[in-house]
Amino acid sequence: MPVDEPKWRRRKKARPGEIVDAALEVFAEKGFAAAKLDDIAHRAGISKPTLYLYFDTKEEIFRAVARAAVASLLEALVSRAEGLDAPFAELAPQLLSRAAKMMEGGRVPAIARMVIGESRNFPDLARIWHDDVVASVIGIVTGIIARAQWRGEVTPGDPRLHAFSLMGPMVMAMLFGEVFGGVAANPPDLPALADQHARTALRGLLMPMPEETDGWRTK
Amino acid sequence: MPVDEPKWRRRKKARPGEIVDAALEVFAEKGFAAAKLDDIAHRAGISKPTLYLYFDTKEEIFRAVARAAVASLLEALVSRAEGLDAPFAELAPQLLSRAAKMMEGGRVPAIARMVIGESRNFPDLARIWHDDVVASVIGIVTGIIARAQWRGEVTPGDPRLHAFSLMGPMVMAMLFGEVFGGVAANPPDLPALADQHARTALRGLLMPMPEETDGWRTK
Amino acid sequence: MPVDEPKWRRRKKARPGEIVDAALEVFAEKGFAAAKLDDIAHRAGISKPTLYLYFDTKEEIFRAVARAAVASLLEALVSRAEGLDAPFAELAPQLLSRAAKMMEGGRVPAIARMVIGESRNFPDLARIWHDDVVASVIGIVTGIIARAQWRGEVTPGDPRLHAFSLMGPMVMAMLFGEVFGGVAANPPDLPALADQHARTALRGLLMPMPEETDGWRTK
Amino acid sequence: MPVDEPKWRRRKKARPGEIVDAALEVFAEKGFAAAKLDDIAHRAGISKPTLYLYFDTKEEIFRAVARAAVASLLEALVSRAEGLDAPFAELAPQLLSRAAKMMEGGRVPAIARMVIGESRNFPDLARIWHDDVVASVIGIVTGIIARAQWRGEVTPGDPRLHAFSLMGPMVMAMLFGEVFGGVAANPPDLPALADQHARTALRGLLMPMPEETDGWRTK
DNA sequence: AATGAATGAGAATTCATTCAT
DNA sequence: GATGAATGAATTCTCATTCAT
Repeated sequence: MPVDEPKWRRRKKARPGEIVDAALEVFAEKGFAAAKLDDIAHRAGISKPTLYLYFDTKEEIFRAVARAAVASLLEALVSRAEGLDAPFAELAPQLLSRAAKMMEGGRVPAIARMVIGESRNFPDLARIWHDDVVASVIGIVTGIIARAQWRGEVTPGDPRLHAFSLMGPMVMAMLFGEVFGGVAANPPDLPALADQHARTALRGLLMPMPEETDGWRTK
Repeated sequence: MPVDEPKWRRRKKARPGEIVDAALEVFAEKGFAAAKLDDIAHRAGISKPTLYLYFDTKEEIFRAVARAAVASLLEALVSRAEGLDAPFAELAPQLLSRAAKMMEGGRVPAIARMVIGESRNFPDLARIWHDDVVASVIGIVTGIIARAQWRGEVTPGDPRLHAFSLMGPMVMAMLFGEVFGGVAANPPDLPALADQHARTALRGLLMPMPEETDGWRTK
Repeated sequence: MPVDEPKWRRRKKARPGEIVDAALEVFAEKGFAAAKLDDIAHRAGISKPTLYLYFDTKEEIFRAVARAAVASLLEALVSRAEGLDAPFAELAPQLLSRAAKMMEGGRVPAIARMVIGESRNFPDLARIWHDDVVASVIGIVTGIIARAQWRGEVTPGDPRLHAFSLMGPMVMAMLFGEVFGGVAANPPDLPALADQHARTALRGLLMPMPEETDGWRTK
Repeated sequence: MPVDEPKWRRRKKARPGEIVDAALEVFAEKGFAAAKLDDIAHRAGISKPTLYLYFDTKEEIFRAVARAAVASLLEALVSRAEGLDAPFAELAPQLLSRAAKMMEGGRVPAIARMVIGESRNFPDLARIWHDDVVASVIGIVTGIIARAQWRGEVTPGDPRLHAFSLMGPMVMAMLFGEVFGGVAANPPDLPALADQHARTALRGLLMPMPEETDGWRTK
């Protein structure tokens, strides 16, 4: 028997990640209950019992998936967190454009669908998602808006509701694409929406300053 | 207990509706796969085999539920369809306020969650929902906006994307409440959002009056 | 309410027979276990619960069917029982030809299949069929042969085994037709077999009489 | 209990056969519909779900059973296929005696009963049985007879009907034993019938020698 | 570490049988 | 007498989970 078996022994450490990746695909596609461990194991290139070397139950795999998705989203979001005190008229279009990029193509829409679909069956995960991702993102945007209001750039009003005004259209369009992408003639184009909505929202949110011609205008 | 209440027979006509009601609860709560016929039957006050007097399979029950939900939503929406040519500045707040009412409390959020969660497993239902409800609503709003643009009331831009700008925040907030209502400290208040967003959106969407300075425009 | 309702009240007496007829069809087609009371009731033109006005259980219906089939077969056989002491060379062809007629087209083959198929599940019915029909018929034929042997017409040998030699080919051909009729290119023609086998069997069974030229010959 | 008997694992190869054996017992005893998978699994010494590792549905098990029975019968028959051009007077008794041996005791009668009982519910299996076993056997015997007629050994007449004359009594007796063996006082003795019927049939089928008087001919 | 083989617990579905009218 | 409506008791089939190697 050879002393070192580099081929598969080396993967030991990578396995959980591969499993979680495979499981994310399946859970996102089928939902928790309809997902089959057979399927997950197959996509991960391992046998079903091997799953149990890394996870105790199907639920545990699902939790790991949900947590990993949180982590990957957070990671993606963290880099966006800089420069949050630029003028709102600069920041908002950037935010929307970055959101459009995140919401397009990758795993984000499927994860969102999964979270929405399973939230009732996994309230603890709903909490994690809320606390770590959704509330966090909404909080950041709300903070940006609040500071812009403080600087007199943004109209009065509940900054949190303003955050919904800003992000809601992107969220709605992302879900529309994810849910009806296969059957709709023309799913909305996220970058185009980001662009047009940025202009609309800025007009709606920026403080009108009749007397000052263009005090805080970007250009 | 009233005497002339033929406790159980002659329910034939009422039963399907009761079953669909009960099933909606369960499906909305658990999703299709995790819903148990036992549970549905129990909530409908009947035995499991009795379900099969009215529906052939679990899937058929789910389809009936989904279709019934379409019907009930359509019915609710139809009455909103009048007066669509009032000035946009009047119409938009009304629309948002009505949307807030529909999206609050009743079945709509749960149905939305169910549709989102099961769309991948039931593509035909996704189509029905898209064609009969979602595309229809978006189409109506898009039409309103397009006509308002024609009348010079609303700024240029793709009217369909404008429709997302208008409705998206309500949709996002509704889903937030449905998904995280149990775990979030402060789920957004839909009427308040409708009110504030109406003002924001109008400012963003309405054509600037000639006498008003356009100081708050980005470019 | 009218005093006399001739239409259906009159059928009260006929009902059991109609049910048994319908049930025979279904049981012969599907076997006991696969036969559905729904199907039987439907073919009898009544509702399922009505069956229970006349029979207590599905098994009871089956027993009634099996007994009725015995009765109808016995009735058909009884008329053949005359003239059993004609010369064997006359009697045998008649018997075979009559058997061919009975085994063709009517219910006999299906009943035979049903009895064979269900004999293990209903040993008591197997007994009835054996005692009342099969053993009886074999007994009659055996008796005919034994008497013919006594008269010196038929070769020695166990007359019961001779009876199998005489009837077996007809039975085999009947079952072949019933079982493989739908898939066989050329199911055997029963009258033709009766004719040809009669001649063969007579040559085989009749006593060779070298010294007497044609003592007991028919012609 | 032997030590080196790996009690359960590595049965993969043997299992299907064991299952089919167990299933044959149950199906032959109860028929398809009345057979319970529980029962089959129990007799095979495994649990019910394990059946599904090897077969997809109950029907599939039944088909496997039916096909395996075909195979085993064919195998048994193949060895009989030699020496088919011996004089008919030698061949016929051998055939009948071998048939008697096959039809006694073993699985053949039960299989025959199963095939007869389920032929209507499984027409495709009826076809397989007809094509691969029954028509084949009848064809072989018909061929033997036809060649013997060609050689002038056997009387004229449709050789296929002659085949029924030859085999029918054995078939009838086999089925009698299988169906009424438990309730009949004296089920027919197959070897005795083979012996006696061989002599009778030969007398009936062989061409009369020129020097022999043909006194026993009917016409 | 990995897995082929096996199964317990449970799900949907069927059907003979029984009510209440 | 007749039946539409309802169900208890099974039965097939699925799948997460566990052995034994």
